[in-house]
Amino acid sequence: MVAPERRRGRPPDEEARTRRREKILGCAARVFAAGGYQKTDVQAIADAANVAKGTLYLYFTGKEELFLAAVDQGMTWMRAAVDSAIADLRDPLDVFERGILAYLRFFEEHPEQVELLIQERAEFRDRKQSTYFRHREEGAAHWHSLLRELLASGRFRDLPLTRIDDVMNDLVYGTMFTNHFSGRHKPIETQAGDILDIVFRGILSDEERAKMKDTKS
Amino acid sequence: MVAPERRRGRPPDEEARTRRREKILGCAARVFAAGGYQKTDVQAIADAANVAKGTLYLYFTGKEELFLAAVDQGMTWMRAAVDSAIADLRDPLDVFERGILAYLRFFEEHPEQVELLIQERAEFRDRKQSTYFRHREEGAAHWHSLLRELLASGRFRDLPLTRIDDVMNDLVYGTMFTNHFSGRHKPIETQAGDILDIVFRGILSDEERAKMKDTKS
Amino acid sequence: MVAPERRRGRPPDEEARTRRREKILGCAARVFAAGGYQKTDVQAIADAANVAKGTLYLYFTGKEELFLAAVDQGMTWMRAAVDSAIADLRDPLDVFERGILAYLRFFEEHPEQVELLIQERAEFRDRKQSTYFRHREEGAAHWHSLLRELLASGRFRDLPLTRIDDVMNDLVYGTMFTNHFSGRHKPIETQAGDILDIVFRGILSDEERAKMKDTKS
Amino acid sequence: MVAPERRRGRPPDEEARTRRREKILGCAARVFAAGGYQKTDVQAIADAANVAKGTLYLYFTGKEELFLAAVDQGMTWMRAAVDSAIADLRDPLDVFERGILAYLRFFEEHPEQVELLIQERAEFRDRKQSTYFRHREEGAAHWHSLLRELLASGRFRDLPLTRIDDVMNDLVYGTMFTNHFSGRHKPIETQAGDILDIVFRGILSDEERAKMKDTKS
DNA sequence: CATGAATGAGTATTCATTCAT
DNA sequence: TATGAATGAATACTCATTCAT
Repeated sequence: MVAPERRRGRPPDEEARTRRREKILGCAARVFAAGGYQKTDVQAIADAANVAKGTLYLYFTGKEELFLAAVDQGMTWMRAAVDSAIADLRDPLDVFERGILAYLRFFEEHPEQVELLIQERAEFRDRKQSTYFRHREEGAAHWHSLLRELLASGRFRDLPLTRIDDVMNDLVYGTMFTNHFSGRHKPIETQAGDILDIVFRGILSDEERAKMKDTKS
Repeated sequence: MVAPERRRGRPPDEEARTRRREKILGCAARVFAAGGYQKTDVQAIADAANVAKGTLYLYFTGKEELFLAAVDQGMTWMRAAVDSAIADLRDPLDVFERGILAYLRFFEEHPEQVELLIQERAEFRDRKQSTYFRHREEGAAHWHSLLRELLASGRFRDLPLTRIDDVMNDLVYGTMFTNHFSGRHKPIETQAGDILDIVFRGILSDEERAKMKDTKS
Repeated sequence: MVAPERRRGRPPDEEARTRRREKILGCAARVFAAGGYQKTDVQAIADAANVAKGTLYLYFTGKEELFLAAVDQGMTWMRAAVDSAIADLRDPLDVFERGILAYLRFFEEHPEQVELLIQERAEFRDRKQSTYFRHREEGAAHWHSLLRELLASGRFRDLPLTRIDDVMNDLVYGTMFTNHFSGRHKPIETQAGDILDIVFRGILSDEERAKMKDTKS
Repeated sequence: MVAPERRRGRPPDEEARTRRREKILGCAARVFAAGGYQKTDVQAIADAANVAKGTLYLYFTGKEELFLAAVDQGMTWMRAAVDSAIADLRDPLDVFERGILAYLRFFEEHPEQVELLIQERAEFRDRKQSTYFRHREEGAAHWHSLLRELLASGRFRDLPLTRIDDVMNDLVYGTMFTNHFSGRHKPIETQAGDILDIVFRGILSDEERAKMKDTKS
């Protein structure tokens, strides 16, 4: 018995399909970010990707899936960027600092991803969970164990983990949005430095701080 | 005795007009927040306000103006809520704390205003400045003089004013969005307390803090 | 028993009402002619007549009646203009000539009436008879007796009355429309002269005319 | 042997496209004529042509272009009808006579084209030149050389060309409109005969004609 | 698989008419 | 009677999706 000849004649070329899919997603991200979800014609994405409109429907079920896939891809890239920035660091405090820097840098360099996040919230508010928060949850374990380590080793003062978690997350989230929405262009390193200075050391003077210590937290 | 200068026809009732305008705006805010700008049918707003569709166009030039007026009204309310919460406080640190609390409380109690902010950004991204940041700028003077007072009196350690300004603004902005988008429902007082604890005193342990002090700020 | 006092207190002032009605009609004619029936807002007519929109409905049942009344008024004026032009003429041939001249002159001086005629046909094509043809019919008796006189007295050659009637009517109708639609501005006297020259004497040369006479008319 | 250059996807069929375009135009002419430009719903045209509303917009930019193209097509047909009627005639006087007959016959047989002419004037009065007069100008050269020939050969008496031109044009134009607007249904041949009888030989009796000859034309 | 012509549901805005004052 | 605020019916055009080739 002979191996099926089809195999020889035509390789499935799954790879080409994947490449095309990613190309479409990249174009979609750009076009959606430039025009907004509603105002963007599917045709405009097809044009940008240099394929026919019908072809898009061979790769995605519709405009919605196309959009959501683009957002998801962006968030995946973001996490990869952060992971890669902290990959070879040893000191947990360095990881903490460089992670924040990498997060802000990614959105600074990919403003279209910020647009996609906002668009997603505006147009698909009814979905259980937004892509951003889903990815945040998926990455939460690493982040929590980092915080736990910093707490356990006594480098952070004794605070509930969720307090640090919430405040830090809200702060970088708000920073990213404000950067984008208000057109602020402070250098990323300065910005990360400002954040860490305040979050690490607080804004109270030593005197005021001492007074407050007596009180119960 | 002089005959009252009765004008011909139906007398215009300025007050009634204003009341009706505000009623329409309130309904518009609710309906837009519930359905999103694009998906909201103008008819739905008319129904909610119990007026005919054509009447809306006697008060607003169109859907867009109606929406933007609703956003603006919301931000005006927000500032009024914060101002009123701090009106009779003496200690600047109290003002600082209660201001943050009032801000968070307003958006907690008026989630539709958060929706409007996000909708505005998504649909009218090309406008010079979003309503939120315009109002933030209008209120900046008060806020800055508060910070200056706290710095001058030595209750805050010696930091650049904009560092505190930026970080605090970004933090409450991110907190508000996260509350709304992720469905987090921490009690507002706890939340404000968590924020202030970290922002006031920092997260580093005393030991780590001492180490860092030697370094450059 | 006393006569009702109301009579004394307020004269019915039918005259004022009529004057106002005519003023409105005049304005309506101008505004309709300028903008076309469909594109003309009732409000624009009210503005032009300096009355409130609602007032129009006290004088006319609606936009349609207002328009048709304006057309009718115009045709009434036209007939009066022609009648007045021929009033004191004795020679029937003079009446014939001056009647045509007066007709063309009226529409030259009142181009808005031409517009109203065309608008009426375009928008109310389903009405039994257009205002123009109704007025033409109403004036037909005079016109026919004029033609009959000219035929009977041997000043016109022996032709069926309707042949002259139709051709003359069609000719001046077509002339009026062409003047207006193509922007032709030949002096009215020249134009009437050209028409009469051809209609009175024909365009064939004497030779060709003679040949044709032998044939059957 | 070379593989036929099969193009990807559905091949464009230029011929089918043209056929469909003309079908749509024909339906549009009928529906517009029946209902008037303003009152005609674009959907009604789509229904009549048995295509979807959106398809109309693949062939025409909008309702206006659709209408104007229908008018233009009609006038093109009219000129073709007249040209074809006189194509093989030798005697210029025959051409003159048969041309007028063909003109009247066309509009008798295509009353919807008369409607379109009137609709165009009513709704698009601001356009530089109406379709009718544009086509008339395009055909003027032939017509003028015909008149010149008849004048030069002495078959018409010595008249200015424009006098004949204007009067004949106005006459047939007025005849066409009157036929349509007043519902007159004289047989076309009779009608053309009546026109030619009067225009050729005039209406004056020989006696009156002689008197007038003494006068200056 | 790829194409793009065809489809038809969906919507902001205008404006003739009404009617409370 | 005069007014003009309120009403709501009416309508061209777009664009996501399908499917014949």
